[in-house]
Amino acid sequence: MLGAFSAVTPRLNLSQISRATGLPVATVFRLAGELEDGGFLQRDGSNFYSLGIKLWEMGLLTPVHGRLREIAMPFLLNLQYRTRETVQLAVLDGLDAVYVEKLTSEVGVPVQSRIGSRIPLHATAVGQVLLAYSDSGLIDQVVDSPLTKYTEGTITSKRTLLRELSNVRDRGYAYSASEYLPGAVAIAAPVFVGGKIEAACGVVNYDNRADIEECYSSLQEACTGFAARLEELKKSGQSY
Amino acid sequence: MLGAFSAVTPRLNLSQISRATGLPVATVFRLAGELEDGGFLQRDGSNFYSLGIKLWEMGLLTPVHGRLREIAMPFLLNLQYRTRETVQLAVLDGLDAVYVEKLTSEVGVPVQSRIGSRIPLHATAVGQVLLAYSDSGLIDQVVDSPLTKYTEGTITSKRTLLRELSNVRDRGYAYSASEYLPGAVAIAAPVFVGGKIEAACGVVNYDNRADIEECYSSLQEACTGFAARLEELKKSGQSY
DNA sequence: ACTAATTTTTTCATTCAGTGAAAAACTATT
DNA sequence: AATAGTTTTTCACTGAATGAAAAAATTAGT
Repeated sequence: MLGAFSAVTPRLNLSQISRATGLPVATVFRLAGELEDGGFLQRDGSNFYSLGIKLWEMGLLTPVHGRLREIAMPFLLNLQYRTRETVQLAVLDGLDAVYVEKLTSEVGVPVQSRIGSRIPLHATAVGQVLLAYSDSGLIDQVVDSPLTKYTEGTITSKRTLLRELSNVRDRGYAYSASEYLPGAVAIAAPVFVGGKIEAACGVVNYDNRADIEECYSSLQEACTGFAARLEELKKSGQSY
Repeated sequence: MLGAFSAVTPRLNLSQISRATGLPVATVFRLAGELEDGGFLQRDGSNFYSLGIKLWEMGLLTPVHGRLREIAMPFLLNLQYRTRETVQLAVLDGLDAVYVEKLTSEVGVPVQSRIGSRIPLHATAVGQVLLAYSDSGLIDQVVDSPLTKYTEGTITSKRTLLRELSNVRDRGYAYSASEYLPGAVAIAAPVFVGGKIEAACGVVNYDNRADIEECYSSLQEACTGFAARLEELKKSGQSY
């Protein structure tokens, strides 16, 4: 039932939930009441339900938030401060990259990709970084899967992608221009903990600012700072 | 079972969950498996469970995130950029203020209060703002409840608190010095939507920087900008 | 103002899905 | 090698969840 709620349908009434889930209204009614009592759903003035504050609170206890985003935040903030570009943090989950945090100081730019969205590994700077330093098993799986073409610049051939991943490893960072969104130019670098890649950090500009690579030193600094902090907390057992 | 996880115990194994909940291990085992399949729990290498990524994703669909924090973010970021102090966003929930967002650029300062924490209405700048502009019913309820004394500066008398709330309304913002945490000096201002207070925005310094009030114009700007954006989205029906 | 359509709420007999005791299979620890 | 603390598997039993049906309330249409 909670699964009926999504980014496009964040508010639903009983019959909508019933239709979405296929459950009889009577059942939905009873369950919705129970979930509301538990704080998993909340009902506004006009009999519409949204996901409740309890879910938000639980989400904050998740490793992806408590262990990553929370620790990363000061570094991301300083990176944003220095570059004034959009800054992003992503992790690998399954065969996708997932945005854990995204900081933009521009108001109301049509949100291309919000926190929690899943983005392809082959067509974004953060994705390529995450992939480049992953197990060869995963790399094989991705390069052999159909590589969706999002723009003219998207890499869709296995050979080219493998070469690009190798470039990334040589350079130490990924550079991507309009491979996913036209006009989006980005660089991204890896965050290593215990020799394994844990996350990727990126800087994006949406106005074809080709000199985005000038942000590299700041990005680099953010990544190593963040990685060092993670190592530190890992050793001290503070972090989980 | 999900309730067994908390900020202090974000990782638990089967028997710990069993002990925490009082459920027999066999039951916990089965349920944990189901929850893991649904993405509500995740198991790391050594049979420890944490809350799963699905909960995080659902938390992001919650109004407190999607409707407030997401829209507020650029304004908070600019405020942080200008002041370089800790910036915070809080809402009223029940008889507490809850931090929805908190931005610090300092690395590793012992986290006094993280996102999601509940803080008293009478002893913090954001709390006082939220309270000052609430229904008189709520104000009565709070001023008549026992006012916990956190520091030497905490307001604990009904009379003083009512006077302070009136000051807040006159000034248009709250000023609080070491009322909750010694050394923490803060100002906070309201965010109004449709004439009703929706959130409070604050700037805090933890080193007794008495001139925090100089941040007021920036804070004011952030609040009105945020409020205007909320109104705008409300009218266009974009926001929920 | 009246009717129709939709949605919310209550009730309750039925049934089947979840429960947890018990025992087995692991995994450390000394 | 013995012990204590875990994680799994199995299964007979039962009570708690289910959803059809009907009533009440709300909304929409003419």
